[in-house]
Amino acid sequence: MLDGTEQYRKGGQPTLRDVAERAGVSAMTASRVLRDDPQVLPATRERVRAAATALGYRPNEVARSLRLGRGSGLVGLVVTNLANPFYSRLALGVDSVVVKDGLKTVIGNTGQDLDAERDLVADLVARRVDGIIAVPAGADQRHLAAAVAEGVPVVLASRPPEGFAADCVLVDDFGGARAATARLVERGHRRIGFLGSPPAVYTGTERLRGHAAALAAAGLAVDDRLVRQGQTAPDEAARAAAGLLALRDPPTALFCSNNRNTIGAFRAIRALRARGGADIALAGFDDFELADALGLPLTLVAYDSDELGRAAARLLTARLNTATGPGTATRRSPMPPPRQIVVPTSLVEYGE
Amino acid sequence: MLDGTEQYRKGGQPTLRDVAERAGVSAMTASRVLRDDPQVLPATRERVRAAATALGYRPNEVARSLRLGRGSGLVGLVVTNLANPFYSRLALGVDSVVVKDGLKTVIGNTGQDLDAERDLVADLVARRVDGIIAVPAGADQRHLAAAVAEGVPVVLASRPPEGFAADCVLVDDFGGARAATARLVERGHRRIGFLGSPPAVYTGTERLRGHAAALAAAGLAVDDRLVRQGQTAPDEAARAAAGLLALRDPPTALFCSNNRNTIGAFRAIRALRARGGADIALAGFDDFELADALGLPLTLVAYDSDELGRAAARLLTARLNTATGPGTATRRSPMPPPRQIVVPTSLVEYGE
DNA sequence: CTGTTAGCGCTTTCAT
DNA sequence: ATGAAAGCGCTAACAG
Repeated sequence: MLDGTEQYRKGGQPTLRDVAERAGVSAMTASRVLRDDPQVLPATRERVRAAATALGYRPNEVARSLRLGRGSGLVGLVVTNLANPFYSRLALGVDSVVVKDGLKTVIGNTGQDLDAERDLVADLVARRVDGIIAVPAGADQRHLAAAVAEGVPVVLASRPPEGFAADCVLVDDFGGARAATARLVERGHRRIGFLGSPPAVYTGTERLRGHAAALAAAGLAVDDRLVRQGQTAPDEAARAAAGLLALRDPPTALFCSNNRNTIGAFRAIRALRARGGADIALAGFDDFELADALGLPLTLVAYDSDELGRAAARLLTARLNTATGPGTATRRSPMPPPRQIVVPTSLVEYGE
Repeated sequence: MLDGTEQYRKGGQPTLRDVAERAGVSAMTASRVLRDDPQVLPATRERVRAAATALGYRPNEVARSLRLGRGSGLVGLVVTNLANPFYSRLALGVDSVVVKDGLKTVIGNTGQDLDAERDLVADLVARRVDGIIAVPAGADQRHLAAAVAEGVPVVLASRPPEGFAADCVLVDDFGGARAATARLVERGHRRIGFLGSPPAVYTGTERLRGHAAALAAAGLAVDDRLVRQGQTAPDEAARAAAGLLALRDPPTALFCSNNRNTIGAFRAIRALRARGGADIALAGFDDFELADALGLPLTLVAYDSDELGRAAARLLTARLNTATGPGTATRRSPMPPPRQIVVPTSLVEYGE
């Protein structure tokens, strides 16, 4: 049973010891060679290298990170819906930056479920991720605060931390929304409807604030009957928009706080137009593919969502490089103060 | 230095031993309690539980999986471009299934770079992922074959394995493309252009085959001058389409092998129409959001891309449950034969 | 330059 | 019902 082929113990992948034995050295020396430690005789080095390739050896990163006391080399990404292009671009941006530090991104899709988000974060912490980048679904962020307390750096994207200190990357929600609504006002609109996400979503309320500010600047007030919050999918948004357009005194323009609502509103407007109804102006937050092809003038608040992810990842890696090892910073240095980055927006006009 | 507060050794997260000490038991007992081993006195159990919550203890999954000899509880997902909705939906489908088995998804975005893909797969293997779901960018799949040889189950999505045995989930590329082209033929088109991905991409050539089959069934031959392969982004596709439409004897219809090409072709057709040119019929593989809103009749080959991911994940988890532990199956049982699943397609018509 | 010892945090024996 | 010892695969820290 214990014959020469014991290198395939368990039929699994070869270990460092297998390599060492085959090369006739100690595990330590093999380890040194494979990590390019210079303190090894060239001849030995070659032997070890040969043994490693012959066996198809791959260092076990799990054992490695356990020994090194570091995290797992993973960054947890917590989002509500990866199918939304906004989140998938964010994910791409995050990943593109963290890979450069030898880290990988673990996706956590919560589907708007707060309990799922809580469990997810707990699990990521248990997995010893090096950090978490999150776009929390709701206003309750205690689970994220807990992660920070346990020494896992958290960076928030597109929402600010609530009740704890953390880095964050925001979009200029207020400014973008104000600019878009101002544009509608410039064009003579006085009754402008608002369609947005549930009030618990930070960006939604912030964009509503910007919308209101633009109205106020023009001496107009927000008419509550023209505000519909709570739609997260295009079909809900279409119904909400249709509701506004069916009012006795309907708005002449709509501003939507995100791409889901804009697309829904577009459908409602097009349907109305098809029935010979009035032309309704449309503006919205978030640029999206084919926005130029809808056959309707459209004003969109654009920003670089890849950059949002990249910036978040940069904040995270910066923090990781400041404080090596979980929890180190909480004791050694007083942990650098949280940083906040705001990604600018611009207005894009798409023609008929 | 070694005073009573040693439970915060390293200032990191508390360990099992910290919990055990606080509860006045051995690490072993603590471990048992936390894994719900019944063999523990209720009183002890309570004490341990209390200590754990007091300390905010979280089992270290890294140490756990090292000890258990299992993988890391991660599934690697290898795709070329997460920003493409096709891939992000796939990712979502994969994740939705694997989380149910307590696994998480690690994303690996290769950006079409073959070397990056090779490195990525090697890294995933080193991280001891429990399995890999991949949509390889090119025809060379030796790195995936190597992963399989090392005992890491691989499932291919949307391309079949080339030169090794693995589970895979395919779309009915041939049938879908044939049906779409047949539809164009039915409508009287005789000169139909083809726009597709680089020839190295399996789906592209398979869809071209389906296209050709439909032409052949109508007694038509593929005119090589009407075939443009190699476009991966909409703007490249738009140029390629414009090229076809500018021929002396231009096609009267275009069939595109994926959503990027369809969108590019749409732009070219719209531009031509805006200049008073002929109306060109358009068909394409992949459904996409707003396809109904382009103001052009459009025939699309639709399929459930979430389901593609879910099916791939199901194949993977099935295999993981068959063979617990890396490499086990290669010895114990002869490893169940690879399975192949084909996701059906349907034709969708979008009106003017 | 190379090897030995020890231990990361956890769990599987095998005692008690 | 509980504990002691050993070890998963790897690598710092010290020998030699």
